[in-house]
Amino acid sequence: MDTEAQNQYEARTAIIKALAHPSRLFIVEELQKKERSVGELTEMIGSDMSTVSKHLSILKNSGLVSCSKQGTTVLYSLRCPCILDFIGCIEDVLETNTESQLHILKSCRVK
Amino acid sequence: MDTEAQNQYEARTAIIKALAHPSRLFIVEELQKKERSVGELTEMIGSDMSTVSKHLSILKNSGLVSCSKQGTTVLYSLRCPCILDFIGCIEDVLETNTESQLHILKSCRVK
DNA sequence: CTAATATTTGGCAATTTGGCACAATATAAA
DNA sequence: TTTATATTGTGCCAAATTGCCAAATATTAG
Repeated sequence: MDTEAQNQYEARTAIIKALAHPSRLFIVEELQKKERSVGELTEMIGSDMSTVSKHLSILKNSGLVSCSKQGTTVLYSLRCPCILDFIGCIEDVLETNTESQLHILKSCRVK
Repeated sequence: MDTEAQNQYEARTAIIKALAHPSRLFIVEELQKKERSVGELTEMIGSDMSTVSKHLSILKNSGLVSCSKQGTTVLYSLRCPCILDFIGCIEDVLETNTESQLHILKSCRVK
């Protein structure tokens, strides 16, 4: 892997990393439904508002999310709707995992 | 977010985290083409074999990848082909990011 | 059995990440 | 201007991640 390829992988990884946290994944899925303020998301998630704000800034820096100010409140919205497909794939993997664990379990019972 | 929802988000996040590293993303894309041994991947990536082996075990634990032993060599292969869509989405985000940066750049020049 | 090859594991230091409390900023209302 | 509300930035600490080296394991060949 040369330096250029390395950079490309790092650029993509940065976006994936932004999604790789429970609160941030929740936020992305929630914003799929409708735009939300920091306060609303904070209440749904249940951690400190400064923490949620930080998560939002990570999502914003990655380009997954954008925001607009309405008075004192900041409304965040999803910038890229294709995340839907992505999450579908993750669920496929989870399902496959569960199936193979079931399979292993069954073969244990037989013995 | 109750505990159950929390667990679901963590389960999905675990899979996303597995993808959130340049070397691991490279491996997944490479395995899309054909199965590969640890040695082959190590040579392509250019880091220590123990490091690559650890990355592979993370991918395996997440369920994204599976392996089979052929003599002394271990062949890894991709378990879930839908990763293609996912990577497509990431590239869309990158493209959108670049476009808006260009836009900003242009508006700066005008001033 | 011994040697050689392929891979995994354990240990350790360096870096990064996550979350809280508190301070700082911004905007609107009184 | 003062106050209240919404959000962001800072400092700090605990926990997780990364990567290398050396040691352990497994498999085949001699």
